[in-house]
Amino acid sequence: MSHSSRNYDLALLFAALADRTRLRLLNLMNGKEVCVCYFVEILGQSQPKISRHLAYLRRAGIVAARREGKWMHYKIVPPKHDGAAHILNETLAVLSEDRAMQADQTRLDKACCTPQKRSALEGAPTPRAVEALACSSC
Amino acid sequence: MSHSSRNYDLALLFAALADRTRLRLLNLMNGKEVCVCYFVEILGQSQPKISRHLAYLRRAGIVAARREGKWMHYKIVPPKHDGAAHILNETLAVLSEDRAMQADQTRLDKACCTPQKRSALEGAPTPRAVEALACSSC
DNA sequence: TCCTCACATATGCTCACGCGAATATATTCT
DNA sequence: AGAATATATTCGCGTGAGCATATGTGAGGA
Repeated sequence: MSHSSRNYDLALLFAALADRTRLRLLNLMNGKEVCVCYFVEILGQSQPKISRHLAYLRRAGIVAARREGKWMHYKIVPPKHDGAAHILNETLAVLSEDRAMQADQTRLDKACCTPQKRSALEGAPTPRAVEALACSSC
Repeated sequence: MSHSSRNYDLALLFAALADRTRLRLLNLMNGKEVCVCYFVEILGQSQPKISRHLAYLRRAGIVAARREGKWMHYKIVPPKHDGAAHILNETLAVLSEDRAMQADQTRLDKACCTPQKRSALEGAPTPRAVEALACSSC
């Protein structure tokens, strides 16, 4: 069972969520473990910018990184705190209703199917499905 | 019925929530419409600071102000967007589990019962219960 | 070993935010 | 009208965030 430490720094969580680029990244990671090169390609933003925001999310404890050879994969990790996990889930749900966010996801799916069509993604590992977030109240 | 405009600037909502003082204010307004002088008294922070954070919440569309003579009353207003309203509700629920937030509420209740014991609250209108936040999914 | 690729971090800039102090505005009372 | 009270806003400062550019690092291949 997930222990729910009674006090949790919600302000820190919200600070991590208070940026459009980071929300787009989280939306793309919804249910998937994604390689950095895909973020760069899909969002059309500079690689250092993407990397900085991913580091921010990592420090906030919202995402985890895994190295696979040259590539780094990021995925969402549910906060220990049940309420925080619930807020994050609801946030992801709201994001997936947003047109721009849906467009991002569509572009990601397209890129996954035909990575060879984009030189930047040659040989890059495709995103991998990941078990859904869990919190006791969902 | 609450219309849920499909796109909503979640980043703006989270920015408003990403501050401990503002979270304490929201927690005190949970279910109540509260006069500014109570915030100043309970949080023990300067009046301009309280006022500035309330203005921030007001600009973010999370709270509404009502004037009654010399006094200003603030209360939470649920966002039109269902998902956002849900996130705000869950946030308030998490806050009310926090020890420090509970202590704030206790101090507010005490101050309401005996306002004459605090010179700063002489004659100030006591907080008034307010209908609970509503969103279609709750 | 050297080079390249994928990614991370440092640097310097600008801007927004939170703060305290001072001041302005609105309302009521005398 | 003038004083007192409750609240809002402005100012100046320090700090942190986001950005672009440049540089560092670790892994894999030649």
